[in-house]
Amino acid sequence: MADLARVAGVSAITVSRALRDSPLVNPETRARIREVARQYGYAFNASARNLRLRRSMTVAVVVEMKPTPERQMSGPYPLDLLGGITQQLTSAGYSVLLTSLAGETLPNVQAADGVILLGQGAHEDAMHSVQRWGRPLVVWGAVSRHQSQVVVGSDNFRGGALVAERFLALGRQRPVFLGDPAHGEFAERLEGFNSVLQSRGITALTPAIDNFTVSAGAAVVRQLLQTQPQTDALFAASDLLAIGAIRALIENHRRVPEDVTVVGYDDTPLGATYVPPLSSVHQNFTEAGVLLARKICDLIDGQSVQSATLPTHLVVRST
Amino acid sequence: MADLARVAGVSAITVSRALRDSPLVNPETRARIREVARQYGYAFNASARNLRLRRSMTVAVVVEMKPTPERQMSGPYPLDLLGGITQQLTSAGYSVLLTSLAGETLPNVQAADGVILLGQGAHEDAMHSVQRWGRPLVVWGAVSRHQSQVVVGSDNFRGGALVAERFLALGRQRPVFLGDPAHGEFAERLEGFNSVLQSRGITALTPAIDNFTVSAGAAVVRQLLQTQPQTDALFAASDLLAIGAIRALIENHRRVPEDVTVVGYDDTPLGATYVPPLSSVHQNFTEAGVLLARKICDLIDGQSVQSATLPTHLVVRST
DNA sequence: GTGAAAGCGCTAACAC
DNA sequence: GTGTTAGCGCTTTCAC
Repeated sequence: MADLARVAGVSAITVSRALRDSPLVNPETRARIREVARQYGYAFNASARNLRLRRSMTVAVVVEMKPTPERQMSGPYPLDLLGGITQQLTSAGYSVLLTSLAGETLPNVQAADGVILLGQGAHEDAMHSVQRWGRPLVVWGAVSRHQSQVVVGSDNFRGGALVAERFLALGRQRPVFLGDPAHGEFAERLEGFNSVLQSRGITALTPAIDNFTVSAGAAVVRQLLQTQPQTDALFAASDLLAIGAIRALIENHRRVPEDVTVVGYDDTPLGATYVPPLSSVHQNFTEAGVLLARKICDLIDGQSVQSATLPTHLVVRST
Repeated sequence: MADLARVAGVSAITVSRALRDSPLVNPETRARIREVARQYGYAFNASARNLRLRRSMTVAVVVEMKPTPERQMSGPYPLDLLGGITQQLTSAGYSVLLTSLAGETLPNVQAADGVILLGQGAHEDAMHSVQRWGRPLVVWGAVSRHQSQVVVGSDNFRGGALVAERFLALGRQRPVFLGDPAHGEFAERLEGFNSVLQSRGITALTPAIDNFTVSAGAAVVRQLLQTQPQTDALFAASDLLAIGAIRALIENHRRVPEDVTVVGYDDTPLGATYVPPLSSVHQNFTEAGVLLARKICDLIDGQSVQSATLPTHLVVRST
């Protein structure tokens, strides 16, 4: 900036102001300075600004990126959230620092002005690690689990309830829930599911499941059909599980949906294009990402911020 | 650091050295300083270090994150790459700055020490935008397209050739390629595909297609079957297209694979769990991400870096 | 093994 | 509308 100032015949601070479009600087002066900057290939130094302003203008986004072919956070889930987050954060002037919880925490990540955590993790362990960073924090996950935190999540309770209502409307009597309630979001879905069922005196079976893959879903359902051959409805906490479940049902000569109704969760392209096309509970991840970004910005600005629950709806297809 | 120095009875520079585990500092001094830092909740200021070192210790990763339900870079593609990149970059001390090409370029992104571009884009437009940033650059895409750039890509030519070989082995006579050659990677696949076919005097049909969704794939194949009812083999440049294609084939009473052989690309969970399970060309995205990260680090360190092609193989399932 | 001095490039505060 | 002064928190260089 000092060099530009010399060339343009002004002082460094005027250059600074001109490049930031400060109204304090004469439009012609600004135009001249910008032109000089362009000519000389001037590159703004963000670190210097960040040092001076005592902020980094970054938000760290913590994602689980374990590279397994059938992963936990499958398909579009994190990428749609990331899309919404990035779009919103970028337009607010913040950069997105992508991080996983593996390995040590880098200085740049520690220096983030705020943190968005995608998924609380089983038993909220991810949340507890990130809290120790002592930065403004917004979490994507189960809203009901944390009064003390700002959490954005979709209405998992209602999602579960919608599925139960459909099962009841179809006259199903022996529903099963597939998912690990150690994850808060899954627990909420189960609670909503059971709350509706119990009004009719029905309780869902909840076989233990610790993995969220197609094959895990298939394995559990194979087992299940041994002991509970009359099962007539399956609510899977993810589309992946649902697809595995359908596979096991077919193997065991159950027709879907005639003999067994199956509903998944997340409404992924994977489920939508499956044959038969999977019924599933839809979440709007992009919108959720935008909201997460808004909240973390507000939190950074010192505003008081509330948790939020996003609406959810059931997409009925062929299962 | 000055405060810590006062408390620990040393100078600021010694604190700096102690916290960086410099061998220059006495182990006991270091232990004392670290303890004081812990007690006082000292937070390292990355911006100050970056200013002084004249590097940002970040690498910008440019991804297409258009939030459409059936997106171009579908499913695990970007996320697996991102996983590999993040893992490797983090262990090298770099943070990952996630960016899309939409909107203006933020100061922090401009200040990145290097850039990884995921996908050249149609007609390499994405590449040209990013080149203007004037930072070290590594691209994921079509290696053959850019001698002047460092490109990491999987062996698309060989991928296409493998599919052609399988079609020939099955005695197929009227193969069709589904994909837009405006994208370099797709063009390479088509070239490999045709190179093998032409050795038997066969030329693939390449109906125009401008979108990479299930419905686009279905639409093209519906059209195709009108004019080319004898089509007996389809090579789709993505699993999404392949699934759409199969849908249209079934609608038109073609059996897969008896009447028409179909092979997709990317070997996504979506394809693998489809019914029928889709045959597809596999790419190892995580490994690719690690390699991209290694190359950008080398480039930043001023080493000379070559483009690289990763091996590819055909996974034969039921189609 | 430790320290003093200097400066990275920017901007807020306060003149004028 | 523009300029002067000062300092953000760190690390390199050179001295001891």
